[in-house]
Amino acid sequence: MAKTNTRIQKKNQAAIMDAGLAVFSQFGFRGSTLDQVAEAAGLSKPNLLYYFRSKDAIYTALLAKLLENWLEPLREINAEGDPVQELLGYANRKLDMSQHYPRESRLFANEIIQGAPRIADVLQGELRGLVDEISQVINDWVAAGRIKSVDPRHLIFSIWALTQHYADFDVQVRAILGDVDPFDGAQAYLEAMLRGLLEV
Amino acid sequence: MAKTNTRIQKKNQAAIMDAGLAVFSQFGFRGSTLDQVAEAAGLSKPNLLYYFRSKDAIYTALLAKLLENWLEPLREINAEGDPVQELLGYANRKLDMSQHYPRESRLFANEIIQGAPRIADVLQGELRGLVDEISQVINDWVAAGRIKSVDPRHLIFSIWALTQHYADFDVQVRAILGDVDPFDGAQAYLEAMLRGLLEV
DNA sequence: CAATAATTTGACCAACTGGTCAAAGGCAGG
DNA sequence: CCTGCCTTTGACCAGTTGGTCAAATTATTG
Repeated sequence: MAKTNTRIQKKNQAAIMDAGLAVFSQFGFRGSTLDQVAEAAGLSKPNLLYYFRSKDAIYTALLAKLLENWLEPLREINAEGDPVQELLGYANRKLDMSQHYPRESRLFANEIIQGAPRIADVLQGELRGLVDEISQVINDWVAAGRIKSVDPRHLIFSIWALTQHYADFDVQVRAILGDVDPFDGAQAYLEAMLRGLLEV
Repeated sequence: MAKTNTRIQKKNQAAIMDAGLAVFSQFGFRGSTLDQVAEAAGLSKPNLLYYFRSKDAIYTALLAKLLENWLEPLREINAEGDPVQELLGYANRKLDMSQHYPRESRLFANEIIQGAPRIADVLQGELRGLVDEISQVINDWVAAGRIKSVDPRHLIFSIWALTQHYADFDVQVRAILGDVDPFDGAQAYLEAMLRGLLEV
């Protein structure tokens, strides 16, 4: 019922989402134009608006899809596992996302920098709730003496900041590293940083 | 000669720069309008264009002014000082900037995320040169056994990422922390992180 | 293959955008 | 108080923007 049917619809909607991701992630919502998105999708503007009723609808759909995947890695942290391994695993998953989905990272960054007008409720609701849960787990690990004492929320911030930095500030990172691949060194550095901070 | 004279000029130019900073840092260059800037500056649009010849001129002036201050803290790292203290000091200076000049941080972030079209040369030139110098200093510290072995460039990235995160992702940080002031915990966390990573 | 539904498009529109300009208003020194 | 310069503004313009619509084109199905 609610399912979108024809294959041509699926194809074009996917093309629009991909084009929208490319354009919005670079210029932000207000800085992007429907003509840009339409051209990137290989459609005429009216045709694009046949599939999405407005510019806002494309952007909102992109954000919604993004948020699904964005919160996922956090949920995979296992309270029963080895603390350092669990946190390293999380950091690596985030780093992989920065490497393989940098546009998603930049789309998110653009939205947050501009005050997160459309996802403030998600941040204060679902995201905050998730972080509260994981923070409790981390606090338990600290209390059990399995990792050094650390503020769990700032620990999470630092993983976010560092991993997303490689996607969001890609052009700066590459300007400084030259031909060296950023993600090789990043993985090793991230692990050393977390081990130094956490291992008892 | 080249000096801008009257006090009313100084006042209005300052007002425009401040307004431009507020607007551009939130919406990016393309997402901002001259009307927004004019209103924030308390001037009419033609009056604003009496002081700056174009939208681009305001933005470029802001970026130029920003870059001056942006590279400064890096230059203050002293090769003769105590390694850990020097790096902690640098991190604290950057954190102070995030706390007291978040708009500048967001302006910079917007520019970089969007591919740094206007400052790519600065990144590849002045910034890269500076980072190369500091990296040499850090490598020497490592070689002398004064800090643990670490990739200097990724170390610098991590300081940038973490400190700027508190400015650029302010709304997310506050959504998660609630009433807790981010910068209290941030300072302590940053220090613990760097000590764990660096101290032999 | 006809008829119906889905898709695509050219032409168009009102609102907004960056920017111009001539004229008016304000302010200093003589 | 008057002359000349600095400042401010209302009216305006051409290009862009998000969005509409009727008509044309292309699938799909009985």
